[in-house]
Amino acid sequence: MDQIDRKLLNLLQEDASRTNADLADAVGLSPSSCLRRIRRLKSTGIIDRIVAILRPAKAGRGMKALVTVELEHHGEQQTRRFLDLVTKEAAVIQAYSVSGETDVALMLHLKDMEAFDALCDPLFREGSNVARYHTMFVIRTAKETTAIPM
Amino acid sequence: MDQIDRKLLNLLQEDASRTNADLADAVGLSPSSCLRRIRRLKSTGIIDRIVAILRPAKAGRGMKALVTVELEHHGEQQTRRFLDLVTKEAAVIQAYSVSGETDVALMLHLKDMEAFDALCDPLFREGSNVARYHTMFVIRTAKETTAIPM
DNA sequence: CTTGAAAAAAAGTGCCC
DNA sequence: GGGCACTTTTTTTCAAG
Repeated sequence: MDQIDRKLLNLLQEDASRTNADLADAVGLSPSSCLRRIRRLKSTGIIDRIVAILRPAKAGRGMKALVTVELEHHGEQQTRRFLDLVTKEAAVIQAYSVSGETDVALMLHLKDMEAFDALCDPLFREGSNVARYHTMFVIRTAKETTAIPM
Repeated sequence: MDQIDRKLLNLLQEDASRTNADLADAVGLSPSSCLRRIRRLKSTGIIDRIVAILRPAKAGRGMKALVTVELEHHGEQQTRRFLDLVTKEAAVIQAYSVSGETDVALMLHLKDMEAFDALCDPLFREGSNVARYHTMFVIRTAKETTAIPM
């Protein structure tokens, strides 16, 4: 993991559709060496995957909400059950168990308020172990990156 | 935007390194038709970009924190100034202005607690317009996807 | 153990139907 | 949407530092 590897990771996190020849040129390496490095970065697992990122607005998910959840029963078993429940929902993009008063934090990508309403029923209804939940609707997205600068 | 386009988008959101021939086969189309569709999806803008996703733990960012911020002055101008400030920080992966008591919500990807400490100074110090902030450290990541199922 | 050049294989591209 | 010839890119091979 040297300077060149880090530069490759930065470039690939910006745009993974660049050709190997381009990347090689950008870091000043021959295509074959460059390819070997990228393969190694993939096999090492530091590169997890190559994916297409959609524009939420154009994919019919223009609405985002951040939900913090306080559970009724905080046990390991019961926290896991709730996480399993939320994880299955397509609208749940991120789900974390967190420290503090809040037990679980969720990021939701939704079509509209109706979709939010429909999602609340299965997740937060009686019997799903939720004591309280608090919703913050996203007004403006100032930054939303997948890149970790190296 | 028909059933085939949606399937292509789902496949590409899972793994964008698949070859066009593979994708064509998966949706039951000829490679040339398939390529035409993918080009259209890119030019339409529904596919925003193709990126490499790193494993945070292996990239030296094993720690995550969700921070909610209440500003002192809630004006448009002053909110924007704070967002501009946080947006510049590499550790800030997501930054939103949100509804409710909280004005801004941040997702941080950090190396360790020391990095968190170092980040708090520039962001939340006197004069940066922050009245209160509340940090939730991520204990477990139950789900963290970039995919919007179509 | 890593690099670079060139050949071979595979994939992407554009034009035609 | 499909088929085919053409171009580009990726991948392997192999010799050299």
